[in-house]
Amino acid sequence: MATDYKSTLNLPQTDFPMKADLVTREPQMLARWEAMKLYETLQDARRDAPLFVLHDGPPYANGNVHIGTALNKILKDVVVKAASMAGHRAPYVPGWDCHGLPIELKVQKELEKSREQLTSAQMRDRCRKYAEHFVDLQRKQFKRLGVFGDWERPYLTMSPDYEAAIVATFFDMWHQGYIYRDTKPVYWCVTCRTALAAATAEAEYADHKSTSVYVKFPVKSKPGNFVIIWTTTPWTLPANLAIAVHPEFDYVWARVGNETWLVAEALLPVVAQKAGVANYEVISKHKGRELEANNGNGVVARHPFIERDSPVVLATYVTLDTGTGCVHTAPGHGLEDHDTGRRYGLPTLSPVDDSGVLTADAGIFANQHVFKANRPIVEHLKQIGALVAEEEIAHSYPHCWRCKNPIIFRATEQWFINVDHKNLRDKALHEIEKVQWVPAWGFNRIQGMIEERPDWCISRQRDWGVPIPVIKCEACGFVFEEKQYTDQLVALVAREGVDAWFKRSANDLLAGVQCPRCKRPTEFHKAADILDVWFESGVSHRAVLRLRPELKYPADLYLEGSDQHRGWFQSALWTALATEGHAPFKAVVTHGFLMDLETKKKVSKSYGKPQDSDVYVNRFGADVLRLWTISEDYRNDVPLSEEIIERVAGTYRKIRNTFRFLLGNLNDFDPAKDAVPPAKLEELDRWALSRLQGLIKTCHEAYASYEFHRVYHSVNQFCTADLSSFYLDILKDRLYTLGKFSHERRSSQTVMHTMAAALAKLLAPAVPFTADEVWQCLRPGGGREALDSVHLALLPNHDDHLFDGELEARWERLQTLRQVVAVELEKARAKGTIGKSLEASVTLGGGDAETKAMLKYFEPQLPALLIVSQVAIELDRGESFSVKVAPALGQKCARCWRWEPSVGQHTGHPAICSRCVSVVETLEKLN
RNA sequence: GGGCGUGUAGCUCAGUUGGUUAGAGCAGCCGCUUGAUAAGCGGCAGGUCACUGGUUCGAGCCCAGUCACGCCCA
Repeated sequence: MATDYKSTLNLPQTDFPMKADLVTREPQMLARWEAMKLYETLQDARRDAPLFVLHDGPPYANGNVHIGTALNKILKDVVVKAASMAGHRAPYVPGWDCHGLPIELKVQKELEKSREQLTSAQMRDRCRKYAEHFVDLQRKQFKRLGVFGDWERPYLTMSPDYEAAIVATFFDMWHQGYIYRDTKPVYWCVTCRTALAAATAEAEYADHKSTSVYVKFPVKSKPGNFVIIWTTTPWTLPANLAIAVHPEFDYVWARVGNETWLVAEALLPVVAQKAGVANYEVISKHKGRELEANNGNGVVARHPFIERDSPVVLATYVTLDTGTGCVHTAPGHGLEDHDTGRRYGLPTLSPVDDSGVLTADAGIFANQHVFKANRPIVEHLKQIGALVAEEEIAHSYPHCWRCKNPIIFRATEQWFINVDHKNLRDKALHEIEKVQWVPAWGFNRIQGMIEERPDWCISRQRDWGVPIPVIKCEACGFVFEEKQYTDQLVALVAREGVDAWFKRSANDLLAGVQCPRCKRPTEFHKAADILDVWFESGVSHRAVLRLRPELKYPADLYLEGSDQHRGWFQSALWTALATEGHAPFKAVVTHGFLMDLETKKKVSKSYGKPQDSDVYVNRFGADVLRLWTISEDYRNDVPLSEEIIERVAGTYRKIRNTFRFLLGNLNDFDPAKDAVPPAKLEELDRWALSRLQGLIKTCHEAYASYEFHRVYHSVNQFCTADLSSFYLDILKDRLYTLGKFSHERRSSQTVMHTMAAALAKLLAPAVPFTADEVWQCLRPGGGREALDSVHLALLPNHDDHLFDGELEARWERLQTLRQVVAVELEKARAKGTIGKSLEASVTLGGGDAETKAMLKYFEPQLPALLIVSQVAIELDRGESFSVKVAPALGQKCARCWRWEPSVGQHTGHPAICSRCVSVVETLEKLN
């Protein structure tokens, strides 16, 4: 029995496992939360608390949850959980974007395989099924990430109430005059036969080889004079209606052989070289503005192969980078060209049909496909002697984001939102000043975009979406715009969804209505286009914030990737400004994009890095993935690599072990009965408590300012530097070897208990599974702490009374001393004088007055604080501080492992020190 | 090509209004421990602060340019 002193120690003991095994344990926690209806319970518990609404931007209901989407969702969840724990009622209604081309194309492909022929209503039905499938799949994956929300009642852009809100918003803006129909060049994919939104990610730029040509346009009634233009799209030449020059640039008439050419002075040598002309002579020089056709002496050219004038016009977008300084202008095939054409009253000629075939207006090139027409056109130019030069150039050219084919500009009838109507743009610019942008440069970014953006093209020529709900009378052309009709349509959509629009005839849609103008029983006609899906998601402020009683308008926060400055933030802003008069968000937080650390490029399939969130969840667990998310400063791009996540997993283990140690040593501690009041705490414990206040403060600020990486780093720092290597290391001796009920031990346990509870709460928004697992083991006793989940708790508050700067400063000096001593101990270890530090006796001497005072102050505690067996202090050793390390005196106590002269002096317990003897004797008396 | 950003040790982050030898944790290397043990402790070694040039007595911080990367647009 004399040797079994180990059983007399208070060693840590806990059911909290060291190995997290998150992949199997997290689903169990999810089941527990589900069973206790945690989200609902939390909402109910905060029902009278101030409301905080983060409004979810809907991900697209297609495919698995991408790791980038997981990043976004986790950030949102951290915000929501932190808000809730800061005392808010923070409901989270997740949503999905369900309509749109990607789903329609996927379904179409499936149909092609099975060779099915479906009506558009049947087609829409398939699309709906498809979207529903992925909503279910993604919902599971999002829940698995530990994201709290109203998952059973998410918002879907394809649900009738949402669709009704879309239609209602359209009508609202239509009535106010924001919406117009016009012929305008838009990006057009000839393969998908649809317009693409320029303001969204529907056009991708990629390198493309084009035939560029220099073409002579004869000057009207001046034989031998030519204006030289340059273009990379010869197929648009049939649509040429003008030639643009810059008003401020210098242009010259140059004699080339027996001809006279007009080009920009700066580009003449280049043009001559391309044309293979060695000799030329400048005849006269003019400012661009002097050449303008409607100016008395202006220049009017003739189209080289169509009987038509091509006047010289002015435009400031003309550059001298390439070409001739004389820009081929086809208002039907370019946005800038269209603007110019409009200024000069030119028509919008666009002789190209839906599938990219040139029409009769293209003259002899009719019936040719645009991408195949280049060659014949160039050949024709050559034949008629209009071709100056030809060359292949590689340049960046827009491609369809979906089918990857090159796209064209084509003028079509489209619906637009006039962003300048009723000073909407100015209002937008004013409104964004009132919004809090995080990071702050988000303001500059969106401001620039709002200033520059053209009118918003909101129509698409597709099936899977919400129709542009406009009906007119076939007979007399009357358009049913009045509120009585549109209200009827909105009510219908609210009842049946927009499927009604596709399934019913126009007359049926306006059941019981007669054309008020012609008053004849006649056929009505419904518009064929559908709305841009950005319009749909944009109006979520109306469909969700306004419709859901638990939410509010405007939202406190929108949080998305920085691409949404042009996407959702704007589509929400424009529609909200037009219908509500102000922005739908008070603050906007943006995050960067995932980057592949190895390649320094964005994460993409081609580099073989896994894309699916589930891959990471099933390998590391959601909490590690979440911890990684908050470890990064997401305001910049976020690097992703094996190493990075492994590092974070290491931090996770450190934090977890810290919890395990705390819990293990709290095994016999009941805070209700055993807690030591603050005033009676040991100084070391007061220090730890004071440090905790600093951590609490930092975390509060970090959560409030959305700087989650500061939570990660400060908690990590605290666990490693303050706790693990200092506080807890020193504590081991007193926790293990002193009497169970000793004041010192209870004092430390009191602080450790506070510490564990505080850390669990501080970390709950970040690692919800682990924090709650700790919470269950901690069983914080009594009162409001007796909550079933840490997520029902509030964040700990920084307590000024527990913070003691003076004390911290004093202990910082001690820590410096500790480092100096550690270096000397290491030297002794290297020499073989000692092994562990308890085998050492340390002599400290000399130093400045401050050091001496510090030594004197800490003297009685120094062996414990330095974790050595003896410390001798020799203050009279002069100004220079010295540390000497020698083998400890006495013998090693078999129980507490300190070296003590008292070991061997007690007859009953010859193997242990006097301090341990008294503890053991007390135990013996109890037994 | 344009707009908005980013670039500090192998990794993630700190670096106060420009002011001494640029900090931390992790990883690395070398030890100790075996009573937090697929743990714990200590020590050591890592940086031309992307590059170039300015302003200044002094620049990681200010200015200009270059390069790389990202988002958005052409």
